[in-house]
Amino acid sequence: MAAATIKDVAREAKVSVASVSRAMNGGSGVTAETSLRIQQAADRLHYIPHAAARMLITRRTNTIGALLPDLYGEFFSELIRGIDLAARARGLHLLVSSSHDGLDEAAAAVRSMQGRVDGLLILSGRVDAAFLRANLPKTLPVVLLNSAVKSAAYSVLNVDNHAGASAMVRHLLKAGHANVAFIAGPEGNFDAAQRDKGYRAAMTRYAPDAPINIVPGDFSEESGYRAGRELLAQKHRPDAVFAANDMMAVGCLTAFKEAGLRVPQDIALAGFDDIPIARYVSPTLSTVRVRIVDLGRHALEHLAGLLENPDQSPATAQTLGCEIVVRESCGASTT
Amino acid sequence: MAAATIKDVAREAKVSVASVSRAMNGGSGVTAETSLRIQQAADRLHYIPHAAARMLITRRTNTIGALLPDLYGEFFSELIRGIDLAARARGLHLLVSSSHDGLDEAAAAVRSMQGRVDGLLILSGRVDAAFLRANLPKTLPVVLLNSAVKSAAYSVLNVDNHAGASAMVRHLLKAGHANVAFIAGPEGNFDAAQRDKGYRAAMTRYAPDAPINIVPGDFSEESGYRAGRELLAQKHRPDAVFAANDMMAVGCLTAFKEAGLRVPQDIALAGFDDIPIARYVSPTLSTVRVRIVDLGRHALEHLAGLLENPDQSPATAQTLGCEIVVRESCGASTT
DNA sequence: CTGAAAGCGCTTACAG
DNA sequence: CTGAAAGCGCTTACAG
Repeated sequence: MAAATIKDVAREAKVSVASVSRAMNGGSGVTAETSLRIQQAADRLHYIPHAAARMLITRRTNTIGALLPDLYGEFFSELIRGIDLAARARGLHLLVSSSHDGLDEAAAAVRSMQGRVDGLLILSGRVDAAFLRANLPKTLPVVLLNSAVKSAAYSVLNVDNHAGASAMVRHLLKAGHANVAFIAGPEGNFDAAQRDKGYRAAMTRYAPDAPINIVPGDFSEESGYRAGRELLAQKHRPDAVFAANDMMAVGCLTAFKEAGLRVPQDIALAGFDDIPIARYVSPTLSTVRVRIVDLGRHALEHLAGLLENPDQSPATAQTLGCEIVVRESCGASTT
Repeated sequence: MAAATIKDVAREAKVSVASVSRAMNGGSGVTAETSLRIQQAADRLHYIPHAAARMLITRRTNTIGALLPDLYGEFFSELIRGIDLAARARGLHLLVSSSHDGLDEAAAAVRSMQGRVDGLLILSGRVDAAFLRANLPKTLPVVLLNSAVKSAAYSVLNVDNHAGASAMVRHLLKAGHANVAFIAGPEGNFDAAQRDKGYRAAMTRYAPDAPINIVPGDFSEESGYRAGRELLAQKHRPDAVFAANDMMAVGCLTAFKEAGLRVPQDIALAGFDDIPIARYVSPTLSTVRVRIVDLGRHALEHLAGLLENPDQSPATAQTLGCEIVVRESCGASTT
């Protein structure tokens, strides 16, 4: 037995397919009685409208696509959760294409989503305005997450890395650590660059006499370890170290422990991201938390707004705040 | 300018739409020259076949749906990665609906996917055969992940929790810990039940004289802590403790430390899952690892097989192995 | 090899 | 309120 179609329901309820269609879509334009009879017939036949037929005629898929890079565990799942919850609340489906690391892969993914989605959510450090122009019809609503793209044509939703980093540096300074060093993230990474700027801005503003002290890193634990050793080898050891992400902070912590230093008594430490591990290292790691679920949720809601109001020009870049999480490693309680 | 349709391409290439269709689908039934002319016309017009129209006529969506519960970070992202990679390799799209905790929610999600997917991947501790019969057409291929369902009608792919737990218990016994206690997971949880059985089986087989010693837990860190205290209060303290998951092992470790016990010298400890935190607690936690990416990949590939060969009766339950990860906490090196 | 035509399952003006 | 009919963009027998 093949699935029932609108024709079957029409026959069963002894009405035209037009009436069935109306009844199934809210019932306006049909009497309550007719509608009820149709509903019952539909139930009897286990009728479910064919999605593709509907998409074809309405030009609406009720689906949004999410294009994501090869993301690390926690971040990925939180982001999807936020997007998924918001999508479900609005009756939208979610087509996911993740684990992309190359631009070509991303282009293929975006093209293959063509016609299957009403809008697109894109998180990618490498996608720029040129890529979007080349691979997407300008009619497709797009929301960019954590992107450096600055174009009136695309909506952008960013995490306020700058403010988060700045706030943490300020916190460290206020806790009495005069010299705060920074372990940078990978070059070309948008988040890393903004955290770097936040560090510099806070130092310039709140500790104009202290040196800007930046050592390189690449977001890996290993690079944090190397950075830690490098910092310890400096003539004037910093009082506090702010790593551009938690994994580097964890690596750095290992280096400090190996050198026999006590954290935070001898040297303070802070990271960025608030990954689960931050709570389990000892001392527990102070860090900056991003509400990733909210990031996903906001992104989807902004996109949904674009779908409902296509004429509305995309909002200028929006920003989502971070919050400082004070634990043991930054030595705030010792002041 | 609306998107180009097959008609536009036909006109541009001066052929019928039938020929365009053939050319776009591999080109069999058209001369190479005609095909080339059509391709060029299509490129000029930036033609992309309308997905919905194609679905409607071919009855194929080239999409698979994934229904997932409210999963914890790492597991979720790894699973999706495995599914996504395998799907992309086969040119399949991935429609995700996650974060379900109720059966009603799951039912609604599954129904709304109807007609949008060619097959379904379902991970859920609560979905049973009755649910599937009630909410899915029996023609839709389904692969169940980590499920207790035993029905010839559905394919099932499980993690070999039993073998993994059993192997860890055996390892602890071989390392010289005569009395191994077990911290159980939540009642009704499929993984937890299998790990429990694995513990019992290994004890019965390899340490028939030692007592089966099980204390309750619910997979939370907090419950692990309580279990740890409970174990310490026993008349005969166990030599080793095997927790049904890592989070409980971490909680248990805290209880041991508070009591002034050294792990593994005074008491050994092991968990299950190999979450990232396992590497960062001290001592580092021995555990059982599940290759989650492989779980996702295998599931998708099995489902894809079902799609290509619908007549083939679903394979009987398959199982994916685990591996023991020996770190400091189980005291294996001290034997 | 190529094309005209039917049809996939729906929605929506257009009449009545 | 209700129905007949056109049409969304494609694929695929069926002829030629």
